[in-house]
Amino acid sequence: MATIRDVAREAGVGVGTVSRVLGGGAQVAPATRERVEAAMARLGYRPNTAARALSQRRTHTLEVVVPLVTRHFYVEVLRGIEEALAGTDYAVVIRTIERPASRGHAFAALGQGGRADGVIVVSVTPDDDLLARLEAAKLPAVLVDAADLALPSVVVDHVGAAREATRYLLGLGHRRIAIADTPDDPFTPGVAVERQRGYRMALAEAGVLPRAEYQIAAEASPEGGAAACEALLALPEPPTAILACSDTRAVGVLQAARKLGKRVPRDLSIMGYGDIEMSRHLGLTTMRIPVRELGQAGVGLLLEALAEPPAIPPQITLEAELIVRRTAVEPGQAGGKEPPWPVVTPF
Amino acid sequence: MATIRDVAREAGVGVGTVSRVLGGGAQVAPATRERVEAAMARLGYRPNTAARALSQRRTHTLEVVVPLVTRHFYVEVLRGIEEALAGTDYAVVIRTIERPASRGHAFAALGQGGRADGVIVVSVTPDDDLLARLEAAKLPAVLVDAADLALPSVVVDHVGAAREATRYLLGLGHRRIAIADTPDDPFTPGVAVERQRGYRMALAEAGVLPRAEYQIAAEASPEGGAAACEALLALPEPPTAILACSDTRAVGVLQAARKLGKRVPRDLSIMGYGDIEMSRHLGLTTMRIPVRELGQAGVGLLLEALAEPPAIPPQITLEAELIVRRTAVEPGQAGGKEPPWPVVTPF
DNA sequence: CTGAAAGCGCTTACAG
DNA sequence: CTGAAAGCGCTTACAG
Repeated sequence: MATIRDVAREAGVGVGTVSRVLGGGAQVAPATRERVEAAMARLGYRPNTAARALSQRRTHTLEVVVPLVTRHFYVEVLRGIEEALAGTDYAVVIRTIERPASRGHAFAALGQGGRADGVIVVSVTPDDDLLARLEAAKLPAVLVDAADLALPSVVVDHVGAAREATRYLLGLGHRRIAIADTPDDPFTPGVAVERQRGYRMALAEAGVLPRAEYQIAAEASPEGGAAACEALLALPEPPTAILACSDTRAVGVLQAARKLGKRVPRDLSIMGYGDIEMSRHLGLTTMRIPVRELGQAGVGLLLEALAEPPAIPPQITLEAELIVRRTAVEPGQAGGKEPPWPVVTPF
Repeated sequence: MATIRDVAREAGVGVGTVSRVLGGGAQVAPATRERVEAAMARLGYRPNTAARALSQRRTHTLEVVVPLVTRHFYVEVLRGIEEALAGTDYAVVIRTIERPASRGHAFAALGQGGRADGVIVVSVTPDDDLLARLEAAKLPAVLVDAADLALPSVVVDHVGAAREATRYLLGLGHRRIAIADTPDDPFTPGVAVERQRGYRMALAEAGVLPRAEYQIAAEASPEGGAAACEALLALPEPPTAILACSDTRAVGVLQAARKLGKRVPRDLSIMGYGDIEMSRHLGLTTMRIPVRELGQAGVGLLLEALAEPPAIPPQITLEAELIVRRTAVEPGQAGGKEPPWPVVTPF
């Protein structure tokens, strides 16, 4: 590999000059610049990243910390991050943390040895210890899908999303609306709570009393959704609509409803949450959560912080969008219409 | 940030000694080692990655080059790579190349400035120029989902996969079997050709003559699958089974069949290819392609090459697996049985 | 506008 | 087993 000295010799200049044309900004005589560039081309010269990082104290690398959980959600966030970084000269290194328990351990290594210029933490609400460490390391950081006033943060408005979903169901005429969600999410404990608040707000606005038995725990899988659906339909007064708090759960709800002989949406309306790709094909009515946008916005905030540390860390909230498809209609007893095609029930 | 000099001073030793305890292997007196480790802990010392890379000429970073196409396939390969790297001290930087046209450009930067110790190239068959460049840069490289005898490579046996799928349909009693595939894949042009070869081999083994009109081009999307299905069913002698060469296409085939009033699988058997997550929920009979395993095997080969450059580059072939679900049965006219649950048709 | 030199924070023969 | 020194390949004041 050719080094900067080889280029300098080849071009008949000092290494400092080569470095200056490399940097771009500095003042170099046009003729000199051309000679140097020609020499670089001739030698196939590539600046050494490590040497550069060492003397610049900048790695041109961003670190993103994500839970290992290989869920669609994190993949989408990463996509958003990559998209936003496409135009820049930043590389990204991804660090996954296994379980919440190992957080302390994982974060001990954050920005380890100046491996990164900044860090994007996904779906982890930092504790005081982590905040102190980031501060001490002077490592610019942003939070994605989690928030703290001390750090630039970008979140989704889950209260608003669940509220809008519930409102939509209410608007259709449903009064017996159930919600199936995680009782507690290990990474972002607040989210399920927020959704349930949105759900209750919408009910309250419509003057509908919330029922404890309609708020049911469901694991984040088709199986979890199916179990919740079965329990719900076994109730003396089963709901006429179920808001599954992930599209994955909604698939299970659809399955279980089918097995129990229910016609969707005529006998039971179902809404998902997230709008994953499959949902379009299934005709699932759902809330689109701007996940990719989370990643993009996170990069935006980090780049800004890198350029100039903000006096007060900006807090961004992204709104969800209602996607009307075919799994939710007026309740059957209120004269529900069949959609043009029978709704599909996976099994 | 504390440096190695701070640690040396704190421990009352030379920096060389600190470096030796850092390295692990070297001979250091136990007492000295303890003093140094205590000093490191007290100072919260983290070795600087860039400095280390510069003097060691090793970055502890692997580069993976993937097409930008944000398909499920690449995400899965990346997962496999990350899984395989979990136990090691390697970080990975991901570089995406946009279009085949920009390959030259993208590869010009390969292993740029020693940013990586080795590279995993996904779904790109290298041309002579790239091979020469890798050789010149002495950059260990492996190919994943592409092969070249000059480089360690890992591929999926697509001939065998399509052959097994076709055999399965033949075994069920089908004789009019169509295949819907990409005419040409911009990244790995060979794959579709291989599948078609496997398809024809199976037909030949069964003494069934291949028909040109049953080999149809279909874009890699539900829409592409739907169009192909419509064209196929409009034939004077429509097929009784369709092998869609991706599960995504199979979804479209399912849709179109439904729209045309066909009952699946009674009137038409459908097989997918890939086994994406949705397929389980749809009950789609398909071939499971070991995509994650591609990534894992690629890492294995690269790590081996890093440890000791192989005399002859190993070539690994991964086999697909038949996943029997509910969309393929005996042809209707041969007394096809309904599955316990009607097959689901997304729309 | 440009060269010479110091320095970034490590590692690694070389002595001892 | 350990210290002092050179060197990895850049960047960046400092002079000129």
